[in-house]
Amino acid sequence: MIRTNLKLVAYTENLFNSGEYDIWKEEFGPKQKIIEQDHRYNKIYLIKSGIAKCYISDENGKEFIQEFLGEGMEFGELEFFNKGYTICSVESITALKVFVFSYASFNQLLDSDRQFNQLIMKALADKIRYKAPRHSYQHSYPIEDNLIRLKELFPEFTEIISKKDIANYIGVTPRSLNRALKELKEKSDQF
Amino acid sequence: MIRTNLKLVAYTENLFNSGEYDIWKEEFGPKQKIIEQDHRYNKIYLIKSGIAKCYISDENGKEFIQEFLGEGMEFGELEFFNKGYTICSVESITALKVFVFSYASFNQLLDSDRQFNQLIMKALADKIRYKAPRHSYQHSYPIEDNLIRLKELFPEFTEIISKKDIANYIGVTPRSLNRALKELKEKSDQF
DNA sequence: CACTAAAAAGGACATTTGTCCCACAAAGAA
DNA sequence: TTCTTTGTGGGACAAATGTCCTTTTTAGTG
Repeated sequence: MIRTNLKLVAYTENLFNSGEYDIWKEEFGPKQKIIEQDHRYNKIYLIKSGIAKCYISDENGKEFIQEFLGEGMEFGELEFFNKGYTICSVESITALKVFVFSYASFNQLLDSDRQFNQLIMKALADKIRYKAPRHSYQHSYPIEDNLIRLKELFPEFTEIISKKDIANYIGVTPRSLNRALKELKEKSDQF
Repeated sequence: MIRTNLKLVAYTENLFNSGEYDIWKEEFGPKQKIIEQDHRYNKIYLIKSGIAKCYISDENGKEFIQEFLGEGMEFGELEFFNKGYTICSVESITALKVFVFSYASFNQLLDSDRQFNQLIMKALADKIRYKAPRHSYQHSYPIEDNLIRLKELFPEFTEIISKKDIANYIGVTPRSLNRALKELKEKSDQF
């Protein structure tokens, strides 16, 4: 549920420490909007510690959470490749420490550091691999099954992430989420 | 709805014609399964002409279509990057002509041909960018709105793709799709 | 042509989920 | 403390979608 990429963050740490590249650190408090949908930026972020949410919001203000981003997850990189506007907003949930690459340094690294290039390529592929079955499952099964699945994957999710965010992640209303949670509880209380 | 990548197919055509790489052509009839979920392969496909569907099926036989693949779309590449099993099956809809890369040649190209590397990177990023808003929209809006949207994007979709596939793409049952189509028709007949 | 199989359309009913409320508790601000 | 505000929980009903089944249409085959 909260995605991570430990290899990438370790590698970035080394790049940063080498001092050879235009990479720096930034920090954010909780609930700060870091990038906003439909805008242009010229830097790429990589989470060093903390949790953020990446979401799309529509005209009616509905939010749909794409991913919860943990250590080692990058954002802003898609816009680098496509030279377009952001499709998601990213907002910190907890306090956040990030590495930031300028477009120039990111490009330079992709060109000259084959290992970095491979890590980024794999990170992109992972994002695709992860999204596919998740959306498929969410469409095909009732909310309850999705919750059971979440709980197995990430038992403490209710403590860290708000109900509203969980609902937006699963793609249902908070009301429906509540109903499903109650059902689950009643079922487990029988034993 | 049917995704394409004309630059990539043109570039691959050139690579193939150069004869310097381990790239060859294959052909398939309609409705042939080309790769199967949860298997390993050691080649990467790129569509030269025709249309295929990429879908996930679950234990209960439900299919969820991820993408309709047209000219220039590749598949089998995610497994190359992650060294894992396929998460989707791919099946031709029309007759299909494809280029096939051996893993060795694909790897060699990524390493030595910066332009190829960039094209693949961009193709991965495009897949992510495309998926995100689509699933978001499908979750947030009723079937009818989704159909209107599809029709604007791709007016002739009902002629090429079967109702069942369209339903599996939107993530609903054929029955619900029919209902929505009928509603739409009645509404447009009023004018 | 007649026959079969597959795709499409839709009726009737059950279930799930959403909408619109209101109530209550927890956290922060005055 | 008291007063907001925000998150949470849930009742009652409406709407959307699924399930199961039957009928019709279409496409293909001997």
